[in-house]
Amino acid sequence: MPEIPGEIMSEPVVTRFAPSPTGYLHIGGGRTALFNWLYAKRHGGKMLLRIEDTDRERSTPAAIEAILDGLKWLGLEWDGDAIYQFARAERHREVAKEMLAKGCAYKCFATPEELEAMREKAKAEGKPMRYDGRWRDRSAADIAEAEAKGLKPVIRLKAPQQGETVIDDLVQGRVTWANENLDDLVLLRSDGNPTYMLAVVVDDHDMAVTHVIRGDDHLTNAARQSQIYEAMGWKIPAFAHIPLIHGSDGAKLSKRHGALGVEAYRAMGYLPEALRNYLVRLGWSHGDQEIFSTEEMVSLFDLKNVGRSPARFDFAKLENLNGHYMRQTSDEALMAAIDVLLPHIEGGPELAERLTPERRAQWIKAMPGLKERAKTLLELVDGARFIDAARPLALDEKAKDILAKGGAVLGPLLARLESLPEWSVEALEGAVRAEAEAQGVKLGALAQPLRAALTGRSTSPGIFDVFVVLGREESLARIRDQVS
RNA sequence: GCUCCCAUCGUCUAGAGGCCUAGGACACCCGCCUCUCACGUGGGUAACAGGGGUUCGAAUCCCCUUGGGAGCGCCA
Repeated sequence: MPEIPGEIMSEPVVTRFAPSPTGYLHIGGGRTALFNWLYAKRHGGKMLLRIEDTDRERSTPAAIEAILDGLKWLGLEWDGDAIYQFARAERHREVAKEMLAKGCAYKCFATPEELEAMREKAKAEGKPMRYDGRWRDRSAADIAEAEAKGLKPVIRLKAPQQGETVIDDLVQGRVTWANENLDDLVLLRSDGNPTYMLAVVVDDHDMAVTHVIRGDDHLTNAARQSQIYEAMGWKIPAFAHIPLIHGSDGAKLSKRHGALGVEAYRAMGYLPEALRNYLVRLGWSHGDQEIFSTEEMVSLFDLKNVGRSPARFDFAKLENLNGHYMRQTSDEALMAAIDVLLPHIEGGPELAERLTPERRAQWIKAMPGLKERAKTLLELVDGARFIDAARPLALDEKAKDILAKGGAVLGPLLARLESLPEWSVEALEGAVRAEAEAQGVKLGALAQPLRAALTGRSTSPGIFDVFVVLGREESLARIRDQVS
């Protein structure tokens, strides 16, 4: 366990990621999970996973699956089994009853209409919209009377009315609320089910969570939750509210600008390590360093260097980072990443079927030239299309143009190549250069028509590499197709 | 409306009173390299939201304004 100066290591660090399965794992959730994971790893602790599925209407098994799948793809494995919040409802009820018994909670029979009227009134008076506490100090007789009428109460927290509630947030600093602005929140609904506010506190306590790292949108919840901890006499965990991620236009993240499930990033051809690196730099920094291996992130990550202002999602930077990681990845590993990707993209399964051992060998051989020209795996796959393109090749517009203008050089070139004793980059380059010299033209005047003939395009990896990847027979055949 | 949070290049950020003529990265522009496109490499454009303080000195501390964001449910 690493020694952390200034921190007491008597208690093992426990963080948790607590998504609600009402949709996919979006990019902001992914970053929250990453920060929790890094913090836990950094301190030799654990990151737990809790599925907040108490909203039975909106929670779906498919969403749960998508979240687990997304986390695994991102490489953020949690410790132990995932905990399902709904399964713990009985314990939440118990705690609510206990609070009732202790006198720090009370039954409230206010109707939805009454509540609505309170909000209207508060709005009209320019006051905070809050419950007015009308059942807070009712007599036992009043309560008995309401119950006799068959009314079902909610249980509300008897929150402090004076003083302030303070949290020392590890990211946002000290945040203070006047208690008069906080009302008596509902702990247990009239149908006997716990509210989120209660469930979170009980679960975090029972799970021995020491650090609650979550989105900034929960900052105000922290005040109310700390009141529940106080009421129960439980130790309040450290809070760290990290700023939200916005879209490229500064507005709330929508599907248009990146609020996609992480599986969408997989389908767009991003590498999980690149996404992790991109995400960790959104909000967190370590001086001027931009590139972090996972090991470096783990050893360097801290909450102190997480910024307090929201960040915008920028695809251009993600792409750049992804390109960087692709270039650093071995040819074999990239091939493996493509294998993972193919089932998730259009036309991928068909392509996978065509990947015979021979084809794979060609891909691997082409990989060095391919990977430095691609920013995503999708581009990599696209760049490799020439490998198994069917003859005669379909030419794109630019390739057609090149051949129309300079295709005449191919005839004499073909003769020279056909008599080449050895099919290597060196031999091919020597031959083509010699031919260029013989024709009194620059190398480019021959390379471009060759590229068009061999790949059907105007851009490709180095032309001599293309020759070698394709092999003698296929290369010569493709050139002949264009000569005749 | 009320409460809370935030504010450095287009974007991500460094900066914790003098080291700042505000640094790095992405993007963009101009070169070099070169068989194309990339990669690599050299250079360039570009920011402390505004106004008041505090201080010998402020991007850094305080206040106000403005601008963003979040929350205000018997949703999570």
